[in-house]
Amino acid sequence: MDALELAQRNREILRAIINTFVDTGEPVGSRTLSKYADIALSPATIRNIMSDLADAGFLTKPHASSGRLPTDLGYRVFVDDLMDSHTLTSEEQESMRLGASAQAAQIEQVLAQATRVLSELTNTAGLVLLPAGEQLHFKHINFVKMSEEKILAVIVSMSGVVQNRVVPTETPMSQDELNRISNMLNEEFGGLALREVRGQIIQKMAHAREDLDTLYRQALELSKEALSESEAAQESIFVEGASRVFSQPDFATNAEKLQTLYRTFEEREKLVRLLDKCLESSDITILIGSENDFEEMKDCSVVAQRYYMDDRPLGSIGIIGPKRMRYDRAVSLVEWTADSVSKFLSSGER
Amino acid sequence: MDALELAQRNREILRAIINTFVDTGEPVGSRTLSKYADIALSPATIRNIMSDLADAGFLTKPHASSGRLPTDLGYRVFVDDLMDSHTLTSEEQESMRLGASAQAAQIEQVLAQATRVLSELTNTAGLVLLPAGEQLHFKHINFVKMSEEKILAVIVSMSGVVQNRVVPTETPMSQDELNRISNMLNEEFGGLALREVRGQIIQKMAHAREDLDTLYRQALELSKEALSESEAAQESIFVEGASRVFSQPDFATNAEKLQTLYRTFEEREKLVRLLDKCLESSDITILIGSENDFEEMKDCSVVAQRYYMDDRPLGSIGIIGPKRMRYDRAVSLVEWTADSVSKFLSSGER
DNA sequence: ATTAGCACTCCATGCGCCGGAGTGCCACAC
DNA sequence: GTGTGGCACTCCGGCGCATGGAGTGCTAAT
Repeated sequence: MDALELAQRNREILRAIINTFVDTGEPVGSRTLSKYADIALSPATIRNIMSDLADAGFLTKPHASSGRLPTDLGYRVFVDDLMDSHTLTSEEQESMRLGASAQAAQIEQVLAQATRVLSELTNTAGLVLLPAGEQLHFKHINFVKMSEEKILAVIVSMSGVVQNRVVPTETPMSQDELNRISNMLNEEFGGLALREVRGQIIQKMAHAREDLDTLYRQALELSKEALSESEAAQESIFVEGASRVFSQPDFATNAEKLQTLYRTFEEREKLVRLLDKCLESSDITILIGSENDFEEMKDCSVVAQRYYMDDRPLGSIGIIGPKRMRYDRAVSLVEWTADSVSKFLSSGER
Repeated sequence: MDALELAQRNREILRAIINTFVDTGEPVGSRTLSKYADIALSPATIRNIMSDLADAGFLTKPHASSGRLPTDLGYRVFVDDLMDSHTLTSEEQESMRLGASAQAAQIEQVLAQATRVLSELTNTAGLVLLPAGEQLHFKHINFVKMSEEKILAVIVSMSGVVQNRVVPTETPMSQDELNRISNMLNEEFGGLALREVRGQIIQKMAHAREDLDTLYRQALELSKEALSESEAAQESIFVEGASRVFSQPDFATNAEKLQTLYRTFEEREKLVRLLDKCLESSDITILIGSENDFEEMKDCSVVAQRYYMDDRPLGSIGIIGPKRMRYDRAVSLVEWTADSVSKFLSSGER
């Protein structure tokens, strides 16, 4: 007979504890809680329940004679079962309207703006994982001659992501030839996933004999270089408003912790991995404390959701903040944002 | 009879104080200093001199009975007159060799790498101001059709900076027409400063009558949009290793200060203005403490230097760290880096 | 099963004390 | 008069200690 299964009342208490703790940031004691409106129990009773909840692993206390606060597990049942769903206020909705203005023409700018607003409204750091690698589908490639030995490849994906890459070459080509090459490639590969394009190119090059058109061979060579995977994953994340996390009182006391946390934020790679994980599920992902795999972020939680373009998941967008956060609000805001972004990307507006 | 003018000895003392303070981070007392190798004076004498230097405004003490530490003015005379010039060790030189590898093909990557190394070696934050606006000279423009209403403009400058911008258009054009347009523009404007190009376009559009070729008119229209100034200044700075500044013991104690400082680093705009200032002088620029105009950074110093391409200044590169830093080393490293970058950009390698 | 009461624990705060590091000044020596 | 030794004084920071508040756990009573 599980403490939770059985007693609806215990669940109420746990919820109340978490709510007040999220509010105040102080460990909450039995007396404090008995004064809490909805609870008509004496401190002593509450103490007993608290003790049970602690035994079950949902609560701890920082030291022997202090109030209780939720463990990661406690937060987990809270978000899974106990949380009321937050409905966005009209102001919140208003400030999240995506500016469909001219400068939002590029997908990066749409995402950056969405993240910024998300960060402001939740007072946490906003994150967005840009479409990359797997998610990208070939639309155009274009070559610009920079010098005799260097060619700039501009790769445009269906989703509107633009990548630049400089490719060295031995055989000088005129801009005209380059244009012909890009026409060739665009016709041949339009709409395929970048990975497939890469695969096909390699195949074709293997089969290629002397009898092939030199220009065509050069096209393959050039595009192979341009599409090389190596740097594809680089810098594919935006972080906005990280300072908000650091100014949370939860970290304000501890300069040490603050520093390691800051260092983690600077290493974008970990954040990428975090958001990558959120890409796996179509549901909103909530990682509480040590549920993420990084020791340095065990006091942080992540709330993230995929965004789509025409039903194809492109990347994920979310927030990272202290474990003690308004999960209900965070969830609604992230969901709403991901939804807006998806709609924006999928609509003809783009 | 100025305290400094007259007494060579006083200068020695000031230098010694600053050197030891930079080393230890502790306010330095007379006794400590008398044990310092080069100084054959009794603590009492040193005290007198210290007192003079304090009166002259070069030293302060955090409280009445503590050792002295340099004021901003103290640091200023130090860097101007007292500092030995640091010669780079061969290891330092080695690690600063710019990788002329393939991935350094784009100017951004060269600069990013240089900044990263600079940050590592000085244990401060590395900054680089990318060429923008005024500094850029037109080389190519290229248009890629993204949809019926959207055209991607790719602007390549002489220095190798590539800018993407999406331009909306009412009159649909084929990729072929776009290619013709870019050829036209490239011939007409190659080598001019972007600002001049903008100017000329506006002029030509004003003079343009019906008698002009429609394609040509469209070309002007399109390029005017693509070159519009509005967003030119955005995101034109890289910051690398900011966490190093925060982990300096100078800030470790004070979580409050750390946060405001962190927030300042997130507002890139202030950093841009800082580096912009360094662009004005051809000499290396050193801003000590409140010599920069930002209250939040009064405990930081900036060391920065312009970099060039073919004798034309493009941007600046430097570091920002705690006021208590090894200025000699910082200066040599920044100078060396700026120099390497300039050489790299100016050489045929690019 | 719930509650009141009580003893106990632990933390945070404030206070007084002391030792160390350093100054400022004075008097003395060269 | 320039440099030095000596001395009193100041200030900071750490330590020990007492105190009060918040909260628990247990027991006994309802």
